[in-house]
Amino acid sequence: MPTGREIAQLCGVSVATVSRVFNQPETVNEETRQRVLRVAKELDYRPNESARALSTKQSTMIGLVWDTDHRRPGWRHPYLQDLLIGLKSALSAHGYHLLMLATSGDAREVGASLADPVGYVNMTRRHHLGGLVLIDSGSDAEAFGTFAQSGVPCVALDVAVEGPRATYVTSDNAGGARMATLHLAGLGHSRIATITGPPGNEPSDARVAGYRAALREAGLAPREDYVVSGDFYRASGIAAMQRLLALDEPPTAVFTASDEMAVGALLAARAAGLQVPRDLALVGFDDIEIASVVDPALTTVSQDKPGFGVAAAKAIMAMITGAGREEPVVLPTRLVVRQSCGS
Amino acid sequence: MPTGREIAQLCGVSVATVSRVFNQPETVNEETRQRVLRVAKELDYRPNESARALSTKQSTMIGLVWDTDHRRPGWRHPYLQDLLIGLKSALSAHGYHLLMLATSGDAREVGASLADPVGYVNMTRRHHLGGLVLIDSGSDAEAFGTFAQSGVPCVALDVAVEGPRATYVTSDNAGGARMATLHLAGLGHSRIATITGPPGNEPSDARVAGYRAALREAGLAPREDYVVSGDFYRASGIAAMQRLLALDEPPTAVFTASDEMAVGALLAARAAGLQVPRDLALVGFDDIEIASVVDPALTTVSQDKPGFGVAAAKAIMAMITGAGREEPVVLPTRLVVRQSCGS
DNA sequence: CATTTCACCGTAAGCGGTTACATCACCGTA
DNA sequence: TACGGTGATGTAACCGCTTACGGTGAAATG
Repeated sequence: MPTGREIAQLCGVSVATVSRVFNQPETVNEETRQRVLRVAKELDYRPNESARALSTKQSTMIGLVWDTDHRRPGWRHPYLQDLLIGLKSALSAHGYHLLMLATSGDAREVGASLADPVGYVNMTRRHHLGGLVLIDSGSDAEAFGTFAQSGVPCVALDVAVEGPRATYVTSDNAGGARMATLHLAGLGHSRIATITGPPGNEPSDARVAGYRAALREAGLAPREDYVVSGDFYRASGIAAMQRLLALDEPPTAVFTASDEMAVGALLAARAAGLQVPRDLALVGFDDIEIASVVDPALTTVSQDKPGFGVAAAKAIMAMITGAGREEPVVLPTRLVVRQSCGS
Repeated sequence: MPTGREIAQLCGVSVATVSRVFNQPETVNEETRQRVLRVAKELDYRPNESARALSTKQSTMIGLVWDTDHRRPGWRHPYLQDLLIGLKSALSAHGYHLLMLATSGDAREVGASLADPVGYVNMTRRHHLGGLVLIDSGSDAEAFGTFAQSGVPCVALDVAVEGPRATYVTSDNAGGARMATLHLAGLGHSRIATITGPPGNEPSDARVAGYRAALREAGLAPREDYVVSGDFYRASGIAAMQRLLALDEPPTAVFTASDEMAVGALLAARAAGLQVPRDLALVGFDDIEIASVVDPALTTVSQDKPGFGVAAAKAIMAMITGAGREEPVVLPTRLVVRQSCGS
């Protein structure tokens, strides 16, 4: 690999000039600029990123904090791939890369994991990362606070964090839930239940709020026994549905806070001899791939999955260059009507 | 952030000694070693990775080459998340990180994309990456050859590459296909068709080979009109199934090279008035999440998804330290029997 | 007692960039 | 003619760490 020095020698200029050609092109004479550029191209010169990072104390890498929570080993992010696609492509546009940080095993490092956010923040400094993107791993929301407070630019996904240089992006969970519930009400249902995520989980709480708001708007009385909580997993959807069906007056429609739980609800309903959507209308949330494949296909609230990544990238870039905090981003949601609601 | 120099001063030793404490502990006196370690811990010292990489010409990062092929915008890796989990955790154990390389937009870089593997290889050198992990993005297999030939340690997933420091990991595709087909034969089917992936795609070709081998073993005559090709997508499964159903003597069982296509086949069969598994037995490949959710649940050949990541990590670490080539890894597959085959 | 050996440690030269500061030629102006 | 200003470039320090090399004192050897 050619170095700046070699380019300089071949061009008869100093290394400083070569460096300037790339970093402050306007300060160098047009003619010599061209000369350097030509030689650099011929030799296929690329500035060494390690040296550059060392010198500028700033690399072109963004850390990706994503751990599958060890307390929930089976946990899967519902749309990691789409998110990464959006994130990566938007960061690429700025010449930035994504670093998936190791979480343990480095002899020089205390075990870093979400339980120990400090380890990650140290990583950030060690590698001169520009910032962190925090992907919700199912819990550990409190750890995100530590990240946000650390002063490192960071943007969290689906967790509202606050910090000197932190922000977050989330979907319009309340709006989506409201739409879904209103849709069910519009179909004539008056006994509409909801299966929520874990209490305290922000997207889940927002969805519940949206559900309640819709009931009010539709003039329906809220019933506490129509709000049962799950944990976004399929199994919890089954359990929750069973509880709902055991009520004296079971609901005729259910809005679930995730597609996975909706599938669970579907299975439970079917097991109980109910037909969806004839006997029970179902609406999910997420619009993951499964939603279009189950039978009946799931009506669901669709999130802008690559949009998450793109918005996160934008926010982090803004914080890196702008040195301030950014406004949180709320992505619009969209109701995708399929068969499970019976419309 | 404290530097090595500060530690050195506080301990009354030289920076060289501090460095040795971390890199060649056995060469430094036990007592001073402890002293340095203690002070380092107090100050929460971490060696700067940029400086270290610059000096050693070797970082603790592995490049991840994964682009959604622009010619197939909708393409999704069937189990990226599991793969990443395995990859990341295995690399973490060695203190290595995963760098998702940007593919374009860097002003200093020609647009790097799979169409231009050279850009990636340059990235490798710029960042002193230890090696590359190549994730099949649906096509671009020929680009992988360029990576493998570049001399950079690299391991490809599901694409057989050859190079001075290259290897690959793949599933036992032939074995899995054979198992699946034999299972169908064992169920009494004699008219067993297959829906393949794109011709030329290695896993697909291997699966076809396994299918043929199984027919031979079962004493069934191969029929060329029973081999129709798709592209792993669901839509192609639908089309392929329609072609099979249009035959004079339609198959009673179909082995498809992917679960997505199996779902397509299922839909096509249902649309044609057939009941699965009563009128048609179906076996897929991959065991993605959808497989257990469709109705009837899909019998399928399951791949060791995190195993891919772990094996890749092992191979790349071996090549980094060992400086040679590694043997390709073939992961075992396993038949998961559910309802779609009617057993 | 002189000499070799060896464990331990310091000195200093890199690694490949960035950038504050100095330099220099050249210009316009008083 | 002397002088301050300006644009283009060179000089050299620095970023923080690694490591070849050499030096030191103590122990081992003859």
